[in-house]
Amino acid sequence: MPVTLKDIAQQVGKSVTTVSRALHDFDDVSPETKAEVRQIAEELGYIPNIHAQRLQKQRTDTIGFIMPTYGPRFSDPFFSEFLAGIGNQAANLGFDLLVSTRPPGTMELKAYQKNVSSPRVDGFIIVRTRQQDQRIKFLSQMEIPFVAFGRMLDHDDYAYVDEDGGYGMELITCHLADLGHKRFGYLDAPAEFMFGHYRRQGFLDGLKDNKLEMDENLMVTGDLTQRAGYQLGLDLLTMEDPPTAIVACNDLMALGVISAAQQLGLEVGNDVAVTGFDNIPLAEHCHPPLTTVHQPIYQIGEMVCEMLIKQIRAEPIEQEQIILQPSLMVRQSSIGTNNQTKSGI
Amino acid sequence: MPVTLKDIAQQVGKSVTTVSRALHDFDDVSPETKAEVRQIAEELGYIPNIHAQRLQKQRTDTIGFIMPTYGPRFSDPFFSEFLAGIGNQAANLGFDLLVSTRPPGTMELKAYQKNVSSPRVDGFIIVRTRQQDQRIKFLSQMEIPFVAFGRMLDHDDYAYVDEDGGYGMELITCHLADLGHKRFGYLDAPAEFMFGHYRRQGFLDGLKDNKLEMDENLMVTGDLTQRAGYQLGLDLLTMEDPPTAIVACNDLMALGVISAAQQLGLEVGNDVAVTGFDNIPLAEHCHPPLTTVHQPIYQIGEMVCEMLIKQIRAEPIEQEQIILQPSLMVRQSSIGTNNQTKSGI
DNA sequence: TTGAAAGCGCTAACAT
DNA sequence: ATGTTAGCGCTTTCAA
Repeated sequence: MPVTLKDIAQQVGKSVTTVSRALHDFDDVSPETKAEVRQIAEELGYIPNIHAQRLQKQRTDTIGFIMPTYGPRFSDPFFSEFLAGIGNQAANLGFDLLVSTRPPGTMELKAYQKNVSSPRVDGFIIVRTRQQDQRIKFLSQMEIPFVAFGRMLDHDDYAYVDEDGGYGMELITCHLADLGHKRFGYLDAPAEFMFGHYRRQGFLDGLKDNKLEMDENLMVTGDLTQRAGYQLGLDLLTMEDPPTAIVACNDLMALGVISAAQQLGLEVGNDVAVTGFDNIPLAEHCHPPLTTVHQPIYQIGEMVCEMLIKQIRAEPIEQEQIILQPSLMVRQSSIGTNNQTKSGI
Repeated sequence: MPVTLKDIAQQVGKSVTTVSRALHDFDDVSPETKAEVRQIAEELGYIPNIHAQRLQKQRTDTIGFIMPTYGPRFSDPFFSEFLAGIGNQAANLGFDLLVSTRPPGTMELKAYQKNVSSPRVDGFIIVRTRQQDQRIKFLSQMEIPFVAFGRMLDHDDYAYVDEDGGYGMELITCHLADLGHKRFGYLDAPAEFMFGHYRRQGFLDGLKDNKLEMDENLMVTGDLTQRAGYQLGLDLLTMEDPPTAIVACNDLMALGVISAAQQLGLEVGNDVAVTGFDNIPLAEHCHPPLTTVHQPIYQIGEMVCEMLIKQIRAEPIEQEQIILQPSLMVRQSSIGTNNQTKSGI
């Protein structure tokens, strides 16, 4: 049987009201009463009933995160790290985290609606913004608090954090151009993802900066998995006039390309350059280590969470829209080895 | 302003009670009333207040999942897939999923306590069982519903799903012994993890099956990351009498070992055999593809979630303790290539 | 400094 | 077939 305010009130010989105020440290309660109430509450192991509190306060102190999932084999290192970021920050700030999983579409939107109307959550964190993002349209229109990881093209009056993927990709492209590459392959993301759009644009801008042309046949699209990267890598590298550098819009696909190249007997970094984007932990310790752009996912999770909670609490926010400047991580997958390691141990 | 039963009652001209019963399809409400109530509820967009319901029903219809996280760079593919499994199943069965993140320890235990006392959740899903698992002790003792992914040695009267990691590792070891390997390296998990214990035991059993000895110097421990695998792989392979086969207790470390071997100019599969455990999606499309044991994480997530909800609902359960038989995935990292690919495209 | 009373929105026991 | 009443545990006026 859970301990209630009533139980404490009986023990102390005061009213429920007084006990409630004592526990909240109101200043119209005598110090003696406060001390006694606190002591008894402690002894009894009192924990407030959260539903009674929420029903009364009309607030949930909970944020919602609806993970867009596709098939069952859903293993994206992005999500665990991001989740750790928002989870830790939410705990710091005294919020709960309610997680749902839905494939993008109608049911997903319904989940947003239901979670806020019930009301299970006070606001949402959105990830992987999409073209014509229904989630953002809906939440904006209903004036429901939310913060997104990612921008949109046609809509800019909402809170977000994003990395400047265009700039990051420009860095990569210029890096490869500096190495003398002229013929590029590009592994694009499905068109719906905004991050793919910015990264692709940055890549094309990078080419333009260097007065290079893109062969449209070398621009291919994959579902962001290593499997897709592997397949597309094979496709590109077995063309009659293959690219000398392959730029993937994320690390997972880049790793697939590396496998494909090695499968074909090519030495990545020397025979063909491969680059990724995200700097997932795997990127550093694969072989060869992957040249990529760092994206601080954990920190972005923390930032987004904090911004959302401030928004919910109607606290002032320094900056509602944050674009992080990325940094390039140059590793052997683009610059190759100087053959020291090749020559032997 | 959210729509309440009262609003509907006013519109329909009936009492709140009747409306409630109509919406719950009780048979002591006239069909006409039901129809009218439903229609108005629909029009008004009525969604029940979850806190009022939960306060009244003394149930939360929510399950808790407290992710054990360590440092910030927490990127374990295990968690996103597992989360998708429990998330989807919970949604199917009408339950919410409350996620917290805590490093193992006292605060973690407090989180269990608080979440169930508030009461935010009806029960928990536990992952990565540990030696002397405080979580399991606590929940068992308090008779709080929970289901674990993983067994324990000293405690067996709780519900769990686990894969027979010992058997899986025996399969791997025998496979390698069949290939003629006699000198093995082993990358162990930190001692606290039960899964590491079973897998190590299976490995040693496998050696015994084949009348092989283990050189204790080749038994090393890592933190399950690719980085650790890389470092330990370098250590093992640069010994004066290095192992010819390296068995890692998880895929991530095995991938690190592969990188280390390649860094040293060795051809994995031919010069040295490397194996993993888990069959994460990466295992199939790395180079060379990784020999490993499949672990159906998504399905385990579903199973564990369903078992927990049955337990909460006090429904009969077919089997309270499930051990899955694993299957071996033989790939090139152990058997090598027939040099067709090496010879050219 | 404290308490009585009302109410958050819902369900359920008990009338009628 | 429907309504009245009470109560889940808490917070918050308003009085005393």
